[in-house]
Amino acid sequence: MIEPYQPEPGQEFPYRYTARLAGHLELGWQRAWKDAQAYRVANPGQAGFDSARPKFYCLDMFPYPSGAGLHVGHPEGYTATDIISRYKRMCGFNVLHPMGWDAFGLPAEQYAIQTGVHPAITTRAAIDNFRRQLQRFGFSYDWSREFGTIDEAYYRWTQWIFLRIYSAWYDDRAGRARPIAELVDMLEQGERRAEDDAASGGVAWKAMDAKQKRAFLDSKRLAYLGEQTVNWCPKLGTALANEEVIDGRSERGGYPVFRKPLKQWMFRITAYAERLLADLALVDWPESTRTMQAEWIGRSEGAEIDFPFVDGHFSPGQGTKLGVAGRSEAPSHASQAPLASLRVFTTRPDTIFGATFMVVAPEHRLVEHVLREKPKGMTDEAHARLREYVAAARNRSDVERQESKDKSGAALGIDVINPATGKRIPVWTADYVLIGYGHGAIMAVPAHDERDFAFAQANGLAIRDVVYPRHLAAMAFFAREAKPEQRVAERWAADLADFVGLVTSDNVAPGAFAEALETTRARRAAEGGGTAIPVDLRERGGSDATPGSVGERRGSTRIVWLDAIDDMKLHTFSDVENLFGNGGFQTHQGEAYAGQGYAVNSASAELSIDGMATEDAKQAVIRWLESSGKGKRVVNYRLRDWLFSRQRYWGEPFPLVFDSEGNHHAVSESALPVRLPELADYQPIESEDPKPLLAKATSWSRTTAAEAGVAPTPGLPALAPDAPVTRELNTMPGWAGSCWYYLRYCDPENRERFIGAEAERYWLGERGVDLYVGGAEHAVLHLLYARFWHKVLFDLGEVSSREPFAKLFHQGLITSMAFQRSDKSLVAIDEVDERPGEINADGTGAYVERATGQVVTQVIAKMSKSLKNVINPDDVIADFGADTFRLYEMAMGPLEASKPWNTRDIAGCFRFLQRLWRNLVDENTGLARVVEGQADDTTRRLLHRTIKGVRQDIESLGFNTAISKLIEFNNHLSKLEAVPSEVARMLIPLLSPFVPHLAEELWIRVFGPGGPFVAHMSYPEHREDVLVEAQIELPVQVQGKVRGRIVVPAAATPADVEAAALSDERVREWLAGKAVAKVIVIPKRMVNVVVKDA
RNA sequence: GGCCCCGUGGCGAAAUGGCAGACGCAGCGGACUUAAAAUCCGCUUCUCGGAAACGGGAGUGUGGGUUCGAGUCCCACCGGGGCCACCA
Repeated sequence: MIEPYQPEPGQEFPYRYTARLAGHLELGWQRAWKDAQAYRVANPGQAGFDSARPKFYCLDMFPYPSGAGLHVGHPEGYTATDIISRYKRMCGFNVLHPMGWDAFGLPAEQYAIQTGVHPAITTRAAIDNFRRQLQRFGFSYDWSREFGTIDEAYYRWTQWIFLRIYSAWYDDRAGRARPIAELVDMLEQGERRAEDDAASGGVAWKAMDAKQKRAFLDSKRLAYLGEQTVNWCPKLGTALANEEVIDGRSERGGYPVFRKPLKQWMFRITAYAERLLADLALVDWPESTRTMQAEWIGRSEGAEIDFPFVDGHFSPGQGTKLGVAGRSEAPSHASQAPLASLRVFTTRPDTIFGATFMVVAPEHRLVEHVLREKPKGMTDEAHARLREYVAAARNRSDVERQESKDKSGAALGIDVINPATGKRIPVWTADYVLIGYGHGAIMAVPAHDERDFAFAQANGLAIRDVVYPRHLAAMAFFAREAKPEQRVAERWAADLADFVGLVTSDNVAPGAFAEALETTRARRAAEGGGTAIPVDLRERGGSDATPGSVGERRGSTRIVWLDAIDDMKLHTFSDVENLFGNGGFQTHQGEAYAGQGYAVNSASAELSIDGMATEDAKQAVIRWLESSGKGKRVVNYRLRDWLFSRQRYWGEPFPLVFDSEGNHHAVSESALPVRLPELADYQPIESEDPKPLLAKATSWSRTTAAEAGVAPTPGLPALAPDAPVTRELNTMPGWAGSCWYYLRYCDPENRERFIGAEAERYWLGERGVDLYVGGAEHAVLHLLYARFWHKVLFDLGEVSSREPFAKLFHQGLITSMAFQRSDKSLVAIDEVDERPGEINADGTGAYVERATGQVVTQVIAKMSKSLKNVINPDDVIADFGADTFRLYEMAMGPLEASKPWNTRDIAGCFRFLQRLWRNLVDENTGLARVVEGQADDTTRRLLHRTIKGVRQDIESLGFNTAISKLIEFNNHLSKLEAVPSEVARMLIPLLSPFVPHLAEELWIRVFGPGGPFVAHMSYPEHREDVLVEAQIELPVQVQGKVRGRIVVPAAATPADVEAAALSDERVREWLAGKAVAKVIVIPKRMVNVVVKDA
């Protein structure tokens, strides 16, 4: 039981709602909820489970428990989900609202390096502190489901899921992942032919020896050991995933990242690229996040084209460490095969006639080959230059690469044949071509690509125009069709005259162009006229969407109508103006033209696309490539396979071992978890040739097949029990644990499975988590990775939803105040004095820097230690209590908006709760001030309107407006002599999701103890009939301005309302001497009287 | 550089295309008080007229457009923020 509150002696209002009283009652109710397990929710099949209730799974992004404790950003999202959870619970849902700890990761390990304290110890301490802080907020988590990703009982299942992914392959025909055992079966049965697969090197399954079979299967796995160029961070001593590199620096710590060929565990996430993209349509997520993911996946359509070498084949030979970063292809036989041609990806196959040279990435294996064997005809000097360039490029960090986008490079001394023109073109290498995208090689079309243009200029390479720009085509059309001397403003006439000259000059193939125009116009005519484009060439601002006649006048705007050529997107004067640029129109002379247009200079004996529009030209080239075997249509993705291994300590060990021949083997399920061994020290092994930290744990890593519990690979001979094996020494990245924690909450105690099937079906269902709230900083990283794991688990039949998170919401960043000097430098808040009396007319002068007396202005800044503007939640709770804290963070503004913390504003929320308390409780005696009885009609109507509005606002996560409505209602109550019990009975539960402690306390003070928790009551529902008003007041506008008000029966017909409006005295004054053109009546809204033009 | 989002009082912010500024902070005036704090009541976009009641005009970054009616929809520009950034 709660100890009764003991007021401090001598206080004027001993039972006023003060921070002390709030703190007392909050701790009391938290204890009462805990003792009663008020927020525990049962699973299907467990005692207390109510199958009649619908479910609601409301999830927070679990925190990384840092030593610094909670900051004010955490409770923002957590309060929002708590309000929703409490609301849904009171609406009769079984609510799953859990909390846990994302506890593996770099910061704890970095701290351990400094202090020598084991990360487990510091992490456990941080978790205890976080838990204490969160519980102080009164969040309604089911703490019985709490776990950390570092718990062995948890990470054994993280390892288990890894093994499921490792033991699966992606069946392109079926479009889903399947167990690799099924692949083996199909190969054995002859349902699939290994020799059809590039990874087999053309060898049939039956013809393979055990080693070949193993290599083939390993190359098909969804988790594979890939040797490729990765992001290597020497400072952190680990490789990083693509997503963890931001602006060439590590996401954690901001250290420079280099590219390095390394053998690492990769996840074949690229196999899911299309589904990860398409299924974004299934989820209710912020548009910005869906866009970010879509852009990260980066789908582009184009063609793969082979450019044959002039001097025949190149064999890369043995011993190279440089693999081609083939996406989704494990480098195996493929990278060793001789090269007959240079393969590129392009999104602009229509520009192939303009490809005047090739560029490959410095990491491309062709470069390695040339460095080893100088091509015929290449001078020693050129060879040395190449060697120098490649060495320099390798030593450049990604930051350096990005800082100078200079177009340096070196020739390889090799030529290829442009298959379209049949001409020899040289191959160069330059680091503006990225090894990780496409094939790490491009056909360079300098006339129509800015980067290629810059490179060609810097290195004196040929430039050939093959696209006639669309805007010039448009101008030609105007010149010919629109009779400029009549219809075009004078300032354009000279430009157009020049332009007409240009189209007839030799360099732009006028015949082909004219033909293209004719084709387009003929097609448009055949399609029934086409789109007319209105252009106002005389006055600014002309715009209209409906066709009219030439030279029509509409209002003050003169419109000139012209038939359009295809898809020019000219809608306004400004669009046309932009075509010309500012000082006359631009041509593609002097810069690359990367836009669309019409093909020119693009004909050979085999293929001619002259005059075709870009889209048509692309298709024509692809058709020709495919029919002649020189290339094919492909879809390419920016997304790369996910680098999953880290050379660090504080992470999940891989459940894998290597035999003496270097083959990897899975650890069987029964041998899980593979425990993280103790280490004597956590100092990274600094080296250019990276070694994982676990290499220090030699007695752990060296073991036997039997001891490690090695599982046999389907279709292959098992290892002997006493065979010596070495454990995988890498650990999993911090993302591993967060990829599936939302699943474990559903069934955290399960020892048999990672999640019980029944619990999974009940809590996740077909749409997954109902509401997921967390920061936008995870828009690609965690949210993409978790989707990938979920989809694999879905394919393997382990979960029933395609997507893990049905609805996602990002809470905004909470910022803080700081002060800015006139030179824009920032001043810490404790170095500034406020002078309220000295405000200037322009609002400045209120704040002065103490040291200098300089006037400073208040600005919004991120919270940072140096600005002394970090807010500690513990302090705020001590000053105002948790309910006020919760209320303030929700009242600050829209949940999704970034908002500045303003300590002064908290008092407003605190005063609201004080007034609320005072309306229901006598401040002197602590006894209820509520009178038994009914409310008056006005109060009742307001109550029900408030209930309706608050419910709607909660549903749409509009907590700030919900709180405003509650304040308004409370302000109304303040005017009453006493609050009727009818009101209190509904108001208190209505408040409960926002200020749960206060609601409980008010209830027992008003209605007495002994009943259920308010948190378990039904959420109030409004009655529509109460809201109906007999009379309503409507504003009456004349010409859109409010000129009067009328009171009419709510049921009045529009005709009645019109009559009332026109007979209103004020309205009649405004209408005096004017003829009414029409009257617009919007029922229950307003009336607008439109007067005829004078 | 590309894409996206946002510009409303002194401040945080409200407003299904329909009375702009709800609610809160700060400020001003009043009540209570010996006084202050606390509390309560009132005022508070700018501007013009008026002693006042009240009335007129302007007003949601700027310029245009659509509409009976625009903070809201469309176009362009300016400013701020976010994401991506040599992705062929």
